Amino acid sequence: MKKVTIIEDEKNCFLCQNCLKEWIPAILAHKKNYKVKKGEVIFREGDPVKGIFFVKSGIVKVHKRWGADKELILRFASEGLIFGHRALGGDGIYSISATAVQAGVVSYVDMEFFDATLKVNTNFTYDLLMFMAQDLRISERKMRNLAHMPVKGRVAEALIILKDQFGLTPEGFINIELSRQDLASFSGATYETVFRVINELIQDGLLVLSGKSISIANYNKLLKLTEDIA
Amino acid sequence: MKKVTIIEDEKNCFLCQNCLKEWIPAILAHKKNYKVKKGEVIFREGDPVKGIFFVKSGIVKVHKRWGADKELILRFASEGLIFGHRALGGDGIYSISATAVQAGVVSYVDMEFFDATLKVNTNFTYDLLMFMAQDLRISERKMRNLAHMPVKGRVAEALIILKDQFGLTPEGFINIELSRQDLASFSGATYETVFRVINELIQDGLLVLSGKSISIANYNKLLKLTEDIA
DNA sequence: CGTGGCGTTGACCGGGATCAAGTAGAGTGG
DNA sequence: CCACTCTACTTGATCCCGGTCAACGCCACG
Repeated sequence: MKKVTIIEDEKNCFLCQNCLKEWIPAILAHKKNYKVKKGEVIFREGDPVKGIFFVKSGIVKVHKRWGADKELILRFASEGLIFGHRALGGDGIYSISATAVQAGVVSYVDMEFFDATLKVNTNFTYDLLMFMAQDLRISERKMRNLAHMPVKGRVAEALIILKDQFGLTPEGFINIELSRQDLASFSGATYETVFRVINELIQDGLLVLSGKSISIANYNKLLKLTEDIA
Repeated sequence: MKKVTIIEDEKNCFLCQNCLKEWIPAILAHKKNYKVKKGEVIFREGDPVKGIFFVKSGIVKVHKRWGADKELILRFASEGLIFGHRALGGDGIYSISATAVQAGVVSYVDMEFFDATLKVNTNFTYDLLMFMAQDLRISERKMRNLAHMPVKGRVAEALIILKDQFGLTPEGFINIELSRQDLASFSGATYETVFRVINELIQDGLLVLSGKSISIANYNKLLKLTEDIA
């Protein structure tokens, strides 16, 4: 587990970034870093809540299961982002799971300390509130999409979200390695359907593939698929 | 517009309830009350954000449109609850609509004042944070349901939520008057489908109707429909 | 060389949306 | 008091999107 400097943390971590300068040393003293392997489960739905996490590096998917073999990916937490914060004020049980989709390091502070921080450090609480309001808007949009938007639009929107969050490689591909299964779970559809839809999008010239990597060839047309012009 | 006493507000209003005693007079001085008629639109998706609302009496639905004639009801705000708070830290445009489904009175504070309150009154900010974490958990459960749960389960869950939120009349019926259309939008399904599903549930002895009023005859079986036992 | 995971594709089918039409009340005007 | 309209409820017929199942190819890895 590599040692990190305060400066590095300030840059990367949602907690430090939004926190008063004077508090950062105290937080760093409490934060623990864990290395996570690709596919490693960080916590699971139903587990007792221990604390709050931040992504230092790598990518973490936040997901919710249905039955034995179905899941919905709610969001991806990338560098600097908080996750596990939905546990705040809950019943002490995680309502979602978190799994690394790309190896990295996650930071962790125990719930007690985090809660104390919230109560004292009002700046941070305020910023977290804004962040969660944003989360809520995204969730609600996604809810509506799941209820009314056809799969093609949902896949299009998923790709746009991924592009916005992870950016592009120098070659113009969406800068995340994601299994088709995960893309399907993120779109709220099945593996096979997403596969077919992606093929359609390629036929229509909106996407280009290179191996597993996806490139958006026609952003505007893709965006149009996510609209509700009836 | 009837005059309200401080005491009444303290009891009913999310803002006052979670606020420091010393702040309540200042808040009351800023709060405006509006009478709303059944079906009256309080604000609409796309409108510029003016402020934050609280339900003093009546019931307000928070909903999101799709195309010309489809919507998804995200939640109902009943007495004491806040709504419009998703606008916090956003782009200044409401991402959802709010409409009264039962006549009543809503309180309103302008965004500037509300924001100032948040920054100063840390207790309230903390409580609101907890409230929004709860909102988020509910949203995410609903997202998963829309993605994976069949309509029958969604209707069952919708009815359970309504029962929990609004309670029962002395006769044992869910204490809210809701059009089938609204129930459908809340379940994320069409009018006709919800109608058929309710009939099935009556056939199976899980529900009893009396006019438009719905009574849950077998709570445990209804609850079982919302589970994911594969 | 088998074996297991993932990608790929076709065939099938069923839940639920859509369309269409009929009924029942609740107001409204003559 | 009756006809008329309008909206909400009710129900059947049809259709199609997308989920399910099954099979095969491919490649990595033990």
